Amino acid sequence: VVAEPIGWLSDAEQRLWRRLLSVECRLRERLDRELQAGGGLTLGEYEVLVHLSEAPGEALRMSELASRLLLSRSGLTRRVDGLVREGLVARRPCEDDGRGLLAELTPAGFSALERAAPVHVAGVRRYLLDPVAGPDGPVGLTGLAGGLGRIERALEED
Amino acid sequence: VVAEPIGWLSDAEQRLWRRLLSVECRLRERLDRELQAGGGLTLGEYEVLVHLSEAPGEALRMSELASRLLLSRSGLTRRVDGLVREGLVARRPCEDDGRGLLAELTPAGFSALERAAPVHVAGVRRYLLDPVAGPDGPVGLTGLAGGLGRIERALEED
DNA sequence: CAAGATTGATACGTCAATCTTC
DNA sequence: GAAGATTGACGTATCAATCTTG
Repeated sequence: VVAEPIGWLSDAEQRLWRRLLSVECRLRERLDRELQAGGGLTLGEYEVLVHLSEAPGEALRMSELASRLLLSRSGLTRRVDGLVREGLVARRPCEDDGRGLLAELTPAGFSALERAAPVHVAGVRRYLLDPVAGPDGPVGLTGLAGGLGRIERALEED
Repeated sequence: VVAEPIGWLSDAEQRLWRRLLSVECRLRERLDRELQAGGGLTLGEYEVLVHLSEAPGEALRMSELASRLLLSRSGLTRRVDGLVREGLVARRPCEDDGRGLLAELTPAGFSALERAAPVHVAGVRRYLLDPVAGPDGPVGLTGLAGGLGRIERALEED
């Protein structure tokens, strides 16, 4: 290994960093387009529906939903606004806390999710899971998951 | 391994997919903030300067730069507008093609890059390279790079 | 006053249309 | 006419300020 000047990245290091950005960007773009074409939903909208469908009562507090989606509160408010307009989500006051609101999956929202899910899942398999599991055994799968996990921990240690 | 209903993802599969999105998002966010605090540049602006600094003559065609940055042409026009206003980049007509424009790094742009680079590089090392290289040997590094490479190929095969 | 949610102002990206040059 | 670059219209995110309730 050739030493690099302090404060700069080697070619290999720079490639890894850029590849992480570019892969995530292209993958998200691809899945977003396929989902819009096949299911009529944005990837962002789809993710709201998925999280609601996984929650008890198919409803979540706005705040909680925002943090699960890595979205600001105002960002979620606006995303949910759109879904409410389309009738896929409904807002309902929170029983035990008058300040809170629940976002709730409507029957139409559940139908939209059922229609979109196969499209999304096929994309995730095709572009992420299958290639990473690979023909040479699932080496890539644990490698990828492990690497991402280490980064996650480093970010959380702050 | 437990079989999953056709058209859905297992927990582990879903975790991998979500982890990829979340790690990229949080990492980009962190590096963007550190760069703005320490270097006065957006991560997006920084990336323009880096690519220009690597190019022969420290200049690139708008079109070429856009594709390297995974940005639309109009998106790049606007990003460069900002950098021109700040005096970090200049536009220059293209010698051999009257339609083309070159974005060129100015001396002020080079200085800004020199000031910002150590901040950025430290962040990439701290949150990406060091954790992934790990204390248990660089297993994670090749694993991560390999996994990302496989996804890249799958996306390019269309 | 602190926390949950929304709104206004703003930043930054895309697509479609346009202008200029090949 | 096709390609390079820009512009206009728009979508969608953030931050700071606001309103409501605990």
